[in-house]
Amino acid sequence: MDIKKLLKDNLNPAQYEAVTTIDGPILVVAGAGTGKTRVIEYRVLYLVSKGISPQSILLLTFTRRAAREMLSRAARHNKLCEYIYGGTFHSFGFSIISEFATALGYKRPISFLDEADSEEIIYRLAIKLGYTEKKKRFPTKTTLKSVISASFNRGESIENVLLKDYPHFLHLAKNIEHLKEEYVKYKINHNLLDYDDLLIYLRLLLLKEPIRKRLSERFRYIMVDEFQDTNKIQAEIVYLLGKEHKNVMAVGDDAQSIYGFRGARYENMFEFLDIFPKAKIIKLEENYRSTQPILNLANAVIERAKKKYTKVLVAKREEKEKPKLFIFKDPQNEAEWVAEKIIELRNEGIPLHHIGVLFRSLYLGRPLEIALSKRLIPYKVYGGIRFIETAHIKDLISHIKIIANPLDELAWQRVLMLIEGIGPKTADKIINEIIKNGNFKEVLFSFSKNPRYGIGIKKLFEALKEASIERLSVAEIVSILSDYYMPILERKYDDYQRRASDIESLKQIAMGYKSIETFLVELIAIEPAEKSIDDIITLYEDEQPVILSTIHSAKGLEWDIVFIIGLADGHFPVSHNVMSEEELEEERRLFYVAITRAKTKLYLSVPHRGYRGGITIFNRLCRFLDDGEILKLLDVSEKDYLFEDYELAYDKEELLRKILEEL
DNA sequence: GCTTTACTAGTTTTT
DNA sequence: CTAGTAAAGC
Repeated sequence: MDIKKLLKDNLNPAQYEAVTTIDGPILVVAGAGTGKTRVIEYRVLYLVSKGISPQSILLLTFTRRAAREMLSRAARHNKLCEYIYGGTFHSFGFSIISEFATALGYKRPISFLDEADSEEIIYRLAIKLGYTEKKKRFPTKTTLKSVISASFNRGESIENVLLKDYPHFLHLAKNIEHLKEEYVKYKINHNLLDYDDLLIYLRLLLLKEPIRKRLSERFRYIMVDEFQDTNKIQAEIVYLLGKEHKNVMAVGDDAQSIYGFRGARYENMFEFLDIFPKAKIIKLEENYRSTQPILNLANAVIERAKKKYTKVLVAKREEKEKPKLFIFKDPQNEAEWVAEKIIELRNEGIPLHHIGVLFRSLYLGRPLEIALSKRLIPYKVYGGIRFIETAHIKDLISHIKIIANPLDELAWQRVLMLIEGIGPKTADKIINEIIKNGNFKEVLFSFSKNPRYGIGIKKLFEALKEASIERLSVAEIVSILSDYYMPILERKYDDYQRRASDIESLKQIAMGYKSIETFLVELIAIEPAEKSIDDIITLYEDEQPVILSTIHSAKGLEWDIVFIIGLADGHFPVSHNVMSEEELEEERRLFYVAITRAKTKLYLSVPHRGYRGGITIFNRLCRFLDDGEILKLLDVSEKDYLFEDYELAYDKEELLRKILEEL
């Protein structure tokens, strides 16, 4: 098949140029819906078709799902594309660090700390240092972790981070600075890595010339998607890798930068041109996704930003229907209406998975979840806590961690506290014994005589003994431990059946691993989510679900019909973020991202009444919409969607009879 | 008196 | 879901 013809048939001139320029740096400024995914997909294909080895191509994306999608689409034309390394900076960091662990002085296997683990360790160190004893308020463990993390990701001192994000803790700068040092020391001494380390250590490796040379020679063609949401370390990693060959393509859109809170800097887009002065700039402005009325709204919203963005999107699609704005009585009304509308659309023949409902924060989607469940409409929520961070999965993983490392204090803590009659004090006591003795079996056995919790300890003892028999497969270990955990799960959670199916998923994933250490590290560090977990948890086999998503998680996605709900000022933009101009601007870009997800129809809605802290408040429309000129771009209507006017379905006597009959 | 358990309020976005 | 607090249990 003639590759040039394939490209010509599928790409516009700007896209074609981006795809076929393979030597030297390029910056592709790609507005929403302008086909940047297509550019990456075909560029991958073009490189491979020119005989470039797939192993020398590196594709860095924002989520692993994005990489997988692009590569599998390219692979439809040429199988070789499957062998390209594609993933997030974090997963790339993970694989390089694993390869060079010894160069960093780390022993393999390395243990990996998830977010909660790192918070816990930091807080324990703070206690040890006596920082929490003072009468004055000390930050929570979440705050401590986020300050330390921000300091790494933004390359700023603790003092600067505090000044900007937590000025009321500024007086603690010295303490937290010290804590940061202690935390790093702790991780190095205990052979531990956290998420930030995946970037930090990758950069450190690249700062050693021989290693950098080797990696730079290996990855001769580098592509980075969503460049506007990379942070300082990530940009530096790209520059270091591309230093010699300069074959780097960065794709991004400064108007879609929405991860500032995580250290992302859209300035990286401009800095790219300083680092690579000869970079070719290609702008994609023809929008293939949305209709013109939808783009008119998107353009008007972003035009009112303080900072000027250069692109104006022009639609290729000509439909005339304006986006609609509905004002509802309260969030329940809003949810009921959206649910009914979704049914209506489904009856018109639109598949559910072509519909997306977006919101600023997860709680805004809750009423809709209820409304959809009531109507038995399958849905899936994007965003929120990850699979491995749900309580029941963390519980089971902690048991597995003990098998991998019998001296893992954090894991023991969690495991012991699950036993009835054991709280933090008793758990500490037992853990101290285990650390001192070194043989957990002996210790557990001695505690199994306690009248309060002895029986529970005995069961745990049996399960751990069985699971630590040599030569068991990972799947067998997981299975033994989950058999032990199941009764605990049932006792602890009302919705244990749903959670039990997650446990089954974990067993499935375990089957793919040969060593328990790799299983644990990969599960936590690079969560094989997109592949296995997402595919395994298919609750509704007959019908693809409608997607409910935070706007952040909707990045890069599109739907035929999009609802954006909860457009009340204070909820969106979030009230914390209206004080500083910088944060408010990011909220505006977030709204822009939400609007540009829609292909054909866009429904905006706001509940008039809301509740906060027990009192009813009346909402104002989201400030990005509350503007005469913008409202002109919308069809506005008020809906009082009530169910009170249903005919009386049961009278009191009948109701009583029915209920008793059911018993 | 020490520990565990039960309850309640408030909740931004995430690799 | 978790931090903080009140109540219950040994």
